[in-house]
Amino acid sequence: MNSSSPAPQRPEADPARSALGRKAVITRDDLIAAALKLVGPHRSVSTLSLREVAREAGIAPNSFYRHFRDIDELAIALIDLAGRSLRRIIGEARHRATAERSVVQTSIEAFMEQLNSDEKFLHILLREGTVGSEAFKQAVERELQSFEDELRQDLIRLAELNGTGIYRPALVSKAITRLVFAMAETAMDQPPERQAELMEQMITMLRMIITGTQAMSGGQVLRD
Amino acid sequence: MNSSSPAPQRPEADPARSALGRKAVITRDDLIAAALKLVGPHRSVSTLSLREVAREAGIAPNSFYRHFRDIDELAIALIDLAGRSLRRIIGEARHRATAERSVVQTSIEAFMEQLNSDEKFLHILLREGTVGSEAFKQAVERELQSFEDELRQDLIRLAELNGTGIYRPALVSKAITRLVFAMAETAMDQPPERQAELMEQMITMLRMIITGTQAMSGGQVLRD
DNA sequence: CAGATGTCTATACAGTTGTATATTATCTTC
DNA sequence: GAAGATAATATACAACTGTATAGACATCTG
Repeated sequence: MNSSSPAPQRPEADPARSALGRKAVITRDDLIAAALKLVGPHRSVSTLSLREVAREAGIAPNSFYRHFRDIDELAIALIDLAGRSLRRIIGEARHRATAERSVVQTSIEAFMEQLNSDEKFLHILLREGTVGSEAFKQAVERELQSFEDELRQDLIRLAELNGTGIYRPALVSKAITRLVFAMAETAMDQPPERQAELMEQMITMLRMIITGTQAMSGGQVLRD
Repeated sequence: MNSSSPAPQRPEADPARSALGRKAVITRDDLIAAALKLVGPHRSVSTLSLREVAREAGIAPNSFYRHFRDIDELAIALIDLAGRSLRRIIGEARHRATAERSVVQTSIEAFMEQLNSDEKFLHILLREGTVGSEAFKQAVERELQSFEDELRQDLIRLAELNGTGIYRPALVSKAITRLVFAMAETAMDQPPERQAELMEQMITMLRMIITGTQAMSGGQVLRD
């Protein structure tokens, strides 16, 4: 539910607690880090086993339960973390936008950069949307919605600024978001030159959508 | 490699063989059918276990090896089957297109119909693209490419027929295909009324793309 | 210094998995 | 019908999984 909030659900995991008993030698975040080390281009979060994560973190399997109810709870924490990190990265890229290099352009560049980054946040979001429990998919869907919201606001702002019309901006941002994620999905396992080609294709696709929505707007900014 | 060809890779699985020995009481297709029964909205092919499929088919675990080298070989056969079936369905829908109901429209209708069908072919294709081995992803990618090819030919044909321009039809068909698959992915677990809404959104998105490519074409049919 | 409290580990168990080996059953051909 | 080939089975094993239980250790409160 509110697992995207950084507030700890389990009171004993609160670092500000330190009321009684032994100090935790390992933290929730250590387990998340261990899980992050295990996921990769060929390993999805949903296939992680509790014992495996515990092994990577260097603790006994049962110690895992001190920090998470089960492996799914860790997985959702991972997805939320990935979403937050990625949104921060894109948000920073957005601010670097200029007249020559549009918001869409800089965002996509930042997005594709993450594909080859050591951080595996993007991989996580791209993978776990399709597979795994309902909770996983909802967690990923939440993140996608956030991306869409932020993009929609930008699109409206830009349309008003430049005097271009826009038709159903919510749909435009949804189409762009889904398309970018879908393309990134096929790009993530490709060699760099193929990735560059896919990125060029992607930008042209987005130009088609933008051109389309402007043509359909009749010059007006039509909020949904 | 060529597992999409219906020719049996294992000579002893050839039904035209019948040279010697005991007749097979179970066939390759029976195992595929058993696997199909197990996959569903919440179960992906990549998580099927050999024993599970054997249990469903009513045979001993080891008998599985008579028909497939391992579970991955079955999975790829499943993906190929799903792709072929789906392309056949869409192909039939294409032929039902009229002046009022365009190729795109009828294809999408057929596509969404499959979402709620008992056949799980679409589910398979939607899921296995992201997760699983490299071979899985390539198998799904092959199917997507086929969809794109067929759509591209249609788009060019229609553009010439209607005298509308089209810009980079290969990209248009790619964008449409990926977008439709991505939207279907989020639609597949939704209630019918939400699905109808998503379908309406999808059609508008595609109209934007089409409008965009026509506006960018300068009235010409620009093959890639 | 107790004693309480919370963290971690060790051991164990039942379930699952893939697969190696050996055996049985049934079919075809001579 | 006998011989041979092949499909299917039964049994077994090691590896792995999640988790229950109990005890060891460290830290804080009184």
